[in-house]
Amino acid sequence: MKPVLATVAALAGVSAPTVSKVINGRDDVAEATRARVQAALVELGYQSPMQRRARSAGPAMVDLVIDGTNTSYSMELLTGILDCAAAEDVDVVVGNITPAKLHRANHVEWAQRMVESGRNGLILVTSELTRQQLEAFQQRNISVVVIDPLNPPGQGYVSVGATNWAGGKAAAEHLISLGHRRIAFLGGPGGAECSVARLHGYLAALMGNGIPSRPEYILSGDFSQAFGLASTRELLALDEPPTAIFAGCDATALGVLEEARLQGIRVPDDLSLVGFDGTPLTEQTLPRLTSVAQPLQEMGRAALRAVLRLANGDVLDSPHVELATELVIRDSTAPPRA
Amino acid sequence: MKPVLATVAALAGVSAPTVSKVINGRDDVAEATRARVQAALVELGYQSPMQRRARSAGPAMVDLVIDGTNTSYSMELLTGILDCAAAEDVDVVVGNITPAKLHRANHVEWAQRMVESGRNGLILVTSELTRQQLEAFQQRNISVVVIDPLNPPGQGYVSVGATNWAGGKAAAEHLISLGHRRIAFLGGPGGAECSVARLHGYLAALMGNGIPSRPEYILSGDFSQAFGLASTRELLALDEPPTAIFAGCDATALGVLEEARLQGIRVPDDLSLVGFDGTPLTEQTLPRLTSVAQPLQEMGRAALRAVLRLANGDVLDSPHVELATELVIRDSTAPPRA
DNA sequence: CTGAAAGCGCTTACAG
DNA sequence: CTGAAAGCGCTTACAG
Repeated sequence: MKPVLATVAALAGVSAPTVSKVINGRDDVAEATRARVQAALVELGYQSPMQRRARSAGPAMVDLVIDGTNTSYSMELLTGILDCAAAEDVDVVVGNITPAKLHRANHVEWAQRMVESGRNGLILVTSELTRQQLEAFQQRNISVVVIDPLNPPGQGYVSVGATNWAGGKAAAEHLISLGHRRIAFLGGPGGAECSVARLHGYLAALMGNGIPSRPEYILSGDFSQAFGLASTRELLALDEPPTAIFAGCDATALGVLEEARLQGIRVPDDLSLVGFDGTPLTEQTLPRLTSVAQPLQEMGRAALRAVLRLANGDVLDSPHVELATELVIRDSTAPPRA
Repeated sequence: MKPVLATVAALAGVSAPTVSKVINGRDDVAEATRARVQAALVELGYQSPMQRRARSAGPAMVDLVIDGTNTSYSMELLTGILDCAAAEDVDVVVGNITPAKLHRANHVEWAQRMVESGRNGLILVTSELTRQQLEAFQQRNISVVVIDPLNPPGQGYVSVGATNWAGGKAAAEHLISLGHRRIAFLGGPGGAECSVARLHGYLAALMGNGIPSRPEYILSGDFSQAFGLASTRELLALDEPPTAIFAGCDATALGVLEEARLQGIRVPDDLSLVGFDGTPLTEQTLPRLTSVAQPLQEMGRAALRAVLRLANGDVLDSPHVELATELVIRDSTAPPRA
């Protein structure tokens, strides 16, 4: 029934020791033979005793690569993932590989180690993988799901995100409907797909309402509070400062709030502000922050469920899922002063 | 060199199959024999192939049981633990077992599963273990460290905490030195050792300054924001309301702040407030919150390091470590109104 | 309850 | 480069 070394050897037309060598990455195997054995391993779904044990004797294990220091955003995702993990009896493994290590890592070795440790899948948060790196995991039957991928989806991997474009559009339309025409956007890094989508949602709202966009109102940063602070100073020094700011994330919005307070500018009376993420932060600021909420916990749950389904050999409905964002209006937005 | 089944069998004076049965928890072994084998297993530090593999082929694996929804407190601990994990190349496993499941779990089975999955240690956050439960882990060479244990330390397990008594004393002394005499304390559950220590630090400060403690000023809750809100309403309705409140944690302090705002009571002008934990929250409230900071990240790091040292067979300097708390004075405390 | 014997699955050492 | 043979460590089935 279950494939063992001998089964694979028979299918590949070699001896058991040869299969053993391939599995253990020895180099005294001819390339052609190695390829044949690899194919047989994948076809039969061979698992080492370690993996078999891990799958039968214990819960599934999924590795998670997340930047723990990233405040509320990470925390909310993590809460959703752990919530789902507890319900599904799955072990989530963190630590060891950080996003910073990710780029330095040799993905083939890493994937190999995951197999040896009996891991079933991998969840990456805001990371990018090359096609080669992805293949290192796929060839070893390790399913990969990316949350908020930095590069566009559809590169052959499964990803979970939010409707960033729609969220950006909703934020800008809310401000426009209040009467604002001079609206700034504080985005994330230019390479971050989620931030680009928010920017284009914002641009779409402007365009749809016949408002020309101004380059000096569109700034790119790093999703930090410091960026919100610095860019607000910059924006308020313009000859025609904006009457509203749409911050690409709540942390940046916090920086805007701080700089406004320093300059004695009242929010929302003198300046309207919309954040993005909808983290618990939004309820604790004064004024409470109007923000486009991402269903972060749901995204975490969805990612874990997707990984488990992939690991189970199921076919997903779609390789990329976007969960709905929702504009939550609180106290930081008002009509512009006449 | 390394102990295998046969080594253990020889030491225990039995055959290899018998040792195998003991390891696998079969019940067709005489109690006396089982005990002899167990002793030999522990003495030789026997590890299953799974464990040997996990230790040699990959990073150490440590299970972490933490309540992920517990906001900033958990997040800070987690950050410290993951930080240390990345540096030490350790895998931290979360999910699966939640604090709620912990009490329902059969510890012998759980410990067994940990051994089979090659886990080296276990970190528990604010949990309690009975001696029997602890033994289930120790007998299987799984090291256990508890952060902020609910029951008093010294029960044979290793724990990491903060100087809660000193922190409670410092908070109350700060308020007393500002001139306050009517100081309330909003504590955690009566069974929580850390909260009891804070209460007694507070009482020591009162006593040291010749201020009698009043039972109606001392309330017990659940470390929640809701508790801060409700008990502040209660305290302010007294004939002689307190002029200062020492909240047992920052979340509770947030509730105090909220209720004060609802009643139009200004902090710190009309009411002084000190929190406990020193989470990032304290910088985001208005006014910023004076709080006794716990070195939560350091505590997380210390716990992981202790687990690794135990797993490595090292002897610790002390079974319980308390890291220093520090009173951080911000804007929520002032002299009482004359 | 215990252990000699057989077996399982993988790996190693080495002859060709 | 490949595989027959021997070996390793653990487990199972069963006789006593």
